[in-house]
Amino acid sequence: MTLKLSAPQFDLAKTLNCGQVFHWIEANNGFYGAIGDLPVFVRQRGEILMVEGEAHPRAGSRELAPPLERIVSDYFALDHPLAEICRSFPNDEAMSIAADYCQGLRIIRQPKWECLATFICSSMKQVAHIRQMSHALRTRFGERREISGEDVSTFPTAARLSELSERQLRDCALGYRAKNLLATAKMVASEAALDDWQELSDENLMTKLCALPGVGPKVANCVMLFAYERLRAFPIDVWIERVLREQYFRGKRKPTAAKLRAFTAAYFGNHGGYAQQYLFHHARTGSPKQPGSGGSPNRHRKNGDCG
DNA sequence: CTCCAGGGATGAT
DNA sequence: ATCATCCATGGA
Repeated sequence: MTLKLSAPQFDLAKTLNCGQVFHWIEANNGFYGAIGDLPVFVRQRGEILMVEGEAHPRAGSRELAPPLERIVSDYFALDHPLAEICRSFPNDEAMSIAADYCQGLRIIRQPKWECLATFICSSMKQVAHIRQMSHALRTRFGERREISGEDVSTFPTAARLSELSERQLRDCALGYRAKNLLATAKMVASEAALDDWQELSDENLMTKLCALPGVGPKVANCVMLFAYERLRAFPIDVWIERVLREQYFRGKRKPTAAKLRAFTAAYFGNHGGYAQQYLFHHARTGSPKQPGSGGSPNRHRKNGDCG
């Protein structure tokens, strides 16, 4: 069946290509992927999202499945008030340019385990490579589903990964991350435990996450932002650190990690995670000069704000 | 505080 | 075909 969903102030391609999620495959003018266990094919036509997918309860499940519409709009966070979020950003030039460039980019609500596992894999890796690791884990150890004639795979559960050998994970090109992912899968064991952390304060959640092997402040902040909807979380990687140094610490000597944390928490406020993602996405793909690979030079910028 | 292992894609030579 | 670059975590 095809669901048509109204999705104003939403840019599907930016949202799926900005480095917050790594398994969606772009083809046939849309994206194939899975929202948790549910395989879907999503296309955007103007302000309409067209979704192929069937939110049937799985065999053996007795629970009533939420309607497809709710699953999709929850996942893509279509309820986030983007205009209001943008208005809460600090008023400086770098931020304004980034916000303008990233109109319609939303921080999505990812399933907790797959988000955590994927970001453990992300350490020291570039987007292209993270996609390959995610794909290998899914096709080898997840469950294969079909949507619109294409195969997509779900992300393997923590229980499933915990029974594998480090060797099997290394064969997915995880390198030293295999050990960390395996250890974390064993510690997490049941994914319900991750759901229980939803109620924790930001600080306590950060502590819990950082106790897992392969999770430091950067990965923990990504998981808090992309899976726990902590919109203040501000992950600092080399890209965003470069932006901060150039825009906000110009001419000063290299700020310490603690200084950067204190500054970002105070300066970017309640939606710092959105601000971070916009600055990050603009730095990676919108800026004319950049190191290494990362993105294509693209100077296009339209006027107008997020509203 | 500093130094460095780690692995594979990607761009440069 | 080789070489340099990208990079978070954790341990010395």
